[in-house]
Amino acid sequence: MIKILLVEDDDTIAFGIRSALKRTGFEVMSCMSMTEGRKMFSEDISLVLLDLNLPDGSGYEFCRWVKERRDTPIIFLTVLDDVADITKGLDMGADDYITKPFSIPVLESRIRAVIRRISKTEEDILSCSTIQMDKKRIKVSVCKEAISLTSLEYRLLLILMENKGCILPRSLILKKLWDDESNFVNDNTLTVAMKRLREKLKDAPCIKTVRGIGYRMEDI
Amino acid sequence: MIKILLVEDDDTIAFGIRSALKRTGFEVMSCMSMTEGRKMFSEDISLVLLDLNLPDGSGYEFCRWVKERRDTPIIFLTVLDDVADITKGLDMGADDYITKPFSIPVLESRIRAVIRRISKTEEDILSCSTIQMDKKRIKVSVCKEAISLTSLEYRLLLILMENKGCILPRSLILKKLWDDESNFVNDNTLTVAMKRLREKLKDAPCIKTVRGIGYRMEDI
DNA sequence: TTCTAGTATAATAAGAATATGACAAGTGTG
DNA sequence: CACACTTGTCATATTCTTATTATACTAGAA
Repeated sequence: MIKILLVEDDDTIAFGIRSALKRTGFEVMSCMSMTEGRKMFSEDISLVLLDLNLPDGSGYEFCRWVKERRDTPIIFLTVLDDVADITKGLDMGADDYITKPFSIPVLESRIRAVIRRISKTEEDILSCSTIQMDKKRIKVSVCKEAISLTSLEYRLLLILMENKGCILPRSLILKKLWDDESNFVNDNTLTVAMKRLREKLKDAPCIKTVRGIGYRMEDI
Repeated sequence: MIKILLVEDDDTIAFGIRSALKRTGFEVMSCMSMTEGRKMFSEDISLVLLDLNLPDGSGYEFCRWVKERRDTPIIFLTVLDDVADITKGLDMGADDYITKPFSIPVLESRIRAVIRRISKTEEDILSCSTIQMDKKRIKVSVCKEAISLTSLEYRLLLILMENKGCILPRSLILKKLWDDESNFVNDNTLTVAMKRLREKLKDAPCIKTVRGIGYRMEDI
């Protein structure tokens, strides 16, 4: 099931999109402000439909916020046909935009196009030696035995597995996990989180420490 | 250099796009029909800009022809604002489309967005004889076998490989690696670091000592 | 050849980076 | 409220990089 997050403050438009997309078979979560959007955003959202004008800030802001965290595709919904605005949005990492008013078939077509682009590279089940991660179900198993991870542990593991083979600098992980524009956590917090994750993974030797840089996940 | 293939039969439009994109720094090959397009298409083309109405067939046909061969991204240029047409193009695998008339900044922005999407998966790899260095993953391999370097060793190798062929004076390397505006290290520290790096590179003879000056990295 | 500055090597030690264990604050649940 | 659970922080232990020291080697000049 493809989950779509709709951030749109116009109730009528939101309702129309929501019902049409649900009929087509998408799962739609919708909200009316950036603040709510931040709360509702999660890893299992496949795509964000984003209004440019939000009551509590510009859609650009939300776009940046999302792209700093994940590479979730974003389609802007905008009444502005302004060249500068469209350019800005796309350069910021948005994947597409649609000018209101638009027809539902066009919207759906665009959504499919964007989804297709990412689904080419994306895999729902990540694995690394004995560790398997089902992104859809948010489930992790070690040696085919399910283990239960906390939210933090899951997100940490996800970052590692999605970048299997790469060294992830501590600073990058810290940013991805804790940079809520306010929260500075102790540098050691990551170390502790990593220790806890490793424990739950039964100290499988996949997560290597790269002293002075960060961590790397690798097969065997 | 990013190569773009433009298939557009309207001379005026083609000229405008060509000159604008060239100014921006793209390499543009252009042609006016599908037949020519097929001849000019090759692997090193990063993106196709494709008019919907071609003298010898519909752009859709060319789109399908391309997608059957490679996954080169395609952006449609179209005067039609027709819902059905847009939908058809995107569902056929096109990556984006722009409705004429469009402004050059918008076009460039779209191009960049599409390019960015594919270049994400591309890697920048430095290599010198059997040594390969993946800057993105912070990974080094010798004879296709991964080796693990410490932070210092990695930075040292990076300096050498980024200046392959040049003699790097000891003083310069010292400065680059240790000049924290405070820290002066023993001159021999570099020598020792170099020895350890060479060891890990299995004493591949790429790093030459230039007595009295410094070191040079070179192929074979 | 001999001498010497420049470089290599080996071994050691200092200290930074990371791991660990324990505790506390916060949250949600019955 | 008691309880379980998550997560951040502190204090301490451990590990590993890397700077240094001491010594050996080497190329090139005299």
